Amino acid sequence: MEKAVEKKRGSLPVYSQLAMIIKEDIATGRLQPGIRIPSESKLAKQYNVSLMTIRQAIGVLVEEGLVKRVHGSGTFVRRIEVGSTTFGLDGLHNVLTDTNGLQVRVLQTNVARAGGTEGGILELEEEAPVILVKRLIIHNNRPFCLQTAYLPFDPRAPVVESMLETTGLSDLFFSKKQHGYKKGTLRLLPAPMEEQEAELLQEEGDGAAFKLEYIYFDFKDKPCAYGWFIIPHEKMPLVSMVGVWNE
Amino acid sequence: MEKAVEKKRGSLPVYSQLAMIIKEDIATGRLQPGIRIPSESKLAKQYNVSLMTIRQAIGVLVEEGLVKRVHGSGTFVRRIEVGSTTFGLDGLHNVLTDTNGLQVRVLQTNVARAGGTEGGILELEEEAPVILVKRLIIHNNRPFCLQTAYLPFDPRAPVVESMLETTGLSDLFFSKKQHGYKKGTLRLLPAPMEEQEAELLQEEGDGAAFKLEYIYFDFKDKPCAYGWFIIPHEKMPLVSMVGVWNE
DNA sequence: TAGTGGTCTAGACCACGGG
DNA sequence: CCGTGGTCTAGACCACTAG
Repeated sequence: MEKAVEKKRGSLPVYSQLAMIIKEDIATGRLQPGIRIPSESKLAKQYNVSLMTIRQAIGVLVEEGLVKRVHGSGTFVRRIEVGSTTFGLDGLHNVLTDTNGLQVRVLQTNVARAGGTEGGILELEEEAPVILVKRLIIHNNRPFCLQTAYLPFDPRAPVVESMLETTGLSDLFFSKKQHGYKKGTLRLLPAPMEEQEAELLQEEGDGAAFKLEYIYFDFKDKPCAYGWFIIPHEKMPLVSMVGVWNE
Repeated sequence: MEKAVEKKRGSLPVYSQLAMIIKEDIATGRLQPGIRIPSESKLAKQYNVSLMTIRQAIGVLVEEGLVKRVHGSGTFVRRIEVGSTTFGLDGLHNVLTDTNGLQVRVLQTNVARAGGTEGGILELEEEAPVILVKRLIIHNNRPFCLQTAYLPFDPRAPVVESMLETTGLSDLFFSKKQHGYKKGTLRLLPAPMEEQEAELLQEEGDGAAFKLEYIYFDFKDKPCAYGWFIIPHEKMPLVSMVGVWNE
């Protein structure tokens, strides 16, 4: 064996080729889960490349979850396990950033007195005014998801109108003028859809949906946006592929 | 400003310090979302470090989702968006690898004729025999989740018994002797708990749960494990923090 | 064409793990 | 102690983007 790497211009980067070679060794079982792969210095000599290059190659495999580096001990082929998986919200991201196919219909908007839940999260005093907005997000002329949003009401900054009027926007929390947020927390929950919600979303499925809850903070660490999305799961498949695919 | 980095032994790595410095600039708004941060070569000169070191520092920020590199153009501070988030199954992983607190109670096991669903997924012929196992996974003496598993039945390899007897195991699909899998797909779904399930799990909540469906493939790309976990969402909080936390 | 990030080298020393 | 991965340097050239 001992395949060689090409260093021609136009070919894939060397580190990338090396990553594929090692990946192939894992896929075929030449390198089995749990065992230690050759050390970086050995691999560097073997393939006649620099150490940094081999490190970068192995870095690719680490990111893909195929191997695990252990300082002072070695690099090991990982066993595939259920728990070591991540799910990304790519589907949601694609929809929310697709300015062409996106429409927003405001279902409800008003200034209310903060209840216990939203008041607590937004760190408001009791009975403080909050803006409540409910919107239906439509993608390619089909209902996609529902949003409920709470914002502290600041009479000096009437963001209400821009919220109301927007029918297509890149950021679904505030208006486009906002700088953004410093940080936030997101929570994913299973949530049975209520009748009214299912109707709005024109859902006929099993009524199971995801609830994506968010709290966002401004640059002064003040919570300034709280709310959630209700998304039928068919609209946002959460799939993750692990191990070696299409070597 | 222009903080200096320490290169003493025992202090944090330089790249790590640099990452924190830049992160701080983002947190305070000195570097605002959307704008370009100074080029790598400029930063290298500014902080009197090597280019590779600055690259590593920025690499940290890229992994954390704070900045985005654009080849030939620059590195930009990212705006926080709902869609660009990932959720990890750390909670589940911790439980399933906690050999001390883990118990498994087999609820049902038998060899059956493959139905349409599992037969199709496992690529079996009609009416081919499959092993069906239902188990209750218990953690720290409390019911944690339910597993349903389908395996192709191979009379030459009687894995049934090892499956049956295991009361604590690192890999919840097969016995410990197995090498592992080459690849797999996982799907996360919202699923209302059925009455019987809620009872087994001693759940009194809203009855909303996650369903984690898996299909695993051996090194010959044959599907060899299909099944799912039913996990009450309180047992597996899916939370993600984005942006700059605890600078 | 100038400036950016992307790849790569051939060294060096440090920090950790296990025998 | 030795071998491992982790950090770091001071260069080099390539590939891409934008003015």
